Amino acid sequence: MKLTPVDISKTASASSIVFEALRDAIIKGDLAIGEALRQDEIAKLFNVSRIPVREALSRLEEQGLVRTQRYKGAVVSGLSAEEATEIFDFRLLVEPEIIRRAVTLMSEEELRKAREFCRAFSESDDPMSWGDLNREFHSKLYNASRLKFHLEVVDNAMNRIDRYLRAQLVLSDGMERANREHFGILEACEAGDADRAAALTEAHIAGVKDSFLTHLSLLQS
Amino acid sequence: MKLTPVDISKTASASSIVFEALRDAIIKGDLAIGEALRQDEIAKLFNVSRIPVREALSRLEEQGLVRTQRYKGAVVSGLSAEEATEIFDFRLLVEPEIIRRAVTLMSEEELRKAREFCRAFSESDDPMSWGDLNREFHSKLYNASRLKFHLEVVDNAMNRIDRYLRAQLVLSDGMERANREHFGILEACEAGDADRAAALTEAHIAGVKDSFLTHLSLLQS
DNA sequence: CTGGCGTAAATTGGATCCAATAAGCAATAT
DNA sequence: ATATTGCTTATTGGATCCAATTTACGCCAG
Repeated sequence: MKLTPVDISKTASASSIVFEALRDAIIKGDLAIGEALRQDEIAKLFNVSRIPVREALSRLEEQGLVRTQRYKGAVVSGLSAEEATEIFDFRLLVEPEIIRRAVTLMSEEELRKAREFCRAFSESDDPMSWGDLNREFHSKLYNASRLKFHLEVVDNAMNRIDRYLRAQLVLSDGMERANREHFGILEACEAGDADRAAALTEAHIAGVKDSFLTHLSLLQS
Repeated sequence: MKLTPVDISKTASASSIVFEALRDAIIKGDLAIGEALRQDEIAKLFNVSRIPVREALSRLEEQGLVRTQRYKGAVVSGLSAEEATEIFDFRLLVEPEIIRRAVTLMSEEELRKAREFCRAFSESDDPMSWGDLNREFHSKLYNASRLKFHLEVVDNAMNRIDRYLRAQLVLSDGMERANREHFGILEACEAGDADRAAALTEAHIAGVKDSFLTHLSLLQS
């Protein structure tokens, strides 16, 4: 007998389906900041009761993506300029360190995948997918570090500013510049030069932060 | 008439009471790693239904404090030696930066409070409270940085290794050494020397990490 | 016309009930 | 004796129902 086994114990529960859908919608900006999330409404959209919706909302709150007030409900939480700046500062502190560690551990296979996403990003002409490809490229590189906790935390940080990064890439020369810098980082990784990869990553993030701050007024719309 | 106003809109819901109680119990090590958390049992303990318990558990999972398997339930999640080491490395990266920022912003009032906790820690002879006082001292210093996100993340990191830190303080010369280093950090803050405070904080954490690694076998018990 | 008040509708928080799954155990066949 | 099957029980996931609270609206007095 030959059949491909599937771990059925990992099938998604209703609450995690709702959680992931809401999370992605919030991250991408499909749900506006401040928008109220009615349990009933969401429950009907997903054809479930309010119970799994509530579990999803409490998980989202734990992640800082929504704010809840007792008996008033949940709203999509946004960031002040100061808070967003702080997130960039956090990334500036942590991500260079992650990539430094990653470079020394990176396998050929991992490098290949990163190269692939870098290329896909540079060749994509669909603005909707730029944000995803950008994150996947960085993610592939960082994964090699095996630093589970660091990655978890950075992912959370990215989630909170993701919508701004997407806007960023579309505005101005964001795409062109990101590409140039990505290839630079990739080259440093291929050369096994951890310090250069870290420095370039830091410069990359700093550039995005700068651009974010200058376009702040536009983004607030 | 004179009475202190209390924001009644912030009265705790059943689910957050359960959440906080479980979180604290897990952090302190009152619940052993791997121990199963039965919804029914917890619900009866708190005289609530299983609904708020489930919300609490899903929040705990989001924080990484329990692991859940569908239809099997939640167990208190522990850390491998590698994972714990990674948490220490994370702290080494982030906390010095936090205190550097904090020093330049610290008010007299904040300094006073930190001094108070430092003293309370040094004078306490109740091993059960050492862990709390230790965290509160650091927390008071860090709070001055106003870096909300950084603080949130560091708090999460601390939660995951809290039980080991407590064990740490009791074992060996943990308490004596912690005290000496705390006073050093406090002095640097009082002198407004951000770089020294950062360096001492880094050394402090590195010392705890070392001690953790050497006593690892003992702690596993 | 405006501001306060009371009631009704909307909404959330929690309890109870039912369905789905896992784990343990007995019965049976080889 | 042992392995497989079917049943029973424990436990979780989700739906429905009820209570607590907020919000909206209409009414009335000034």
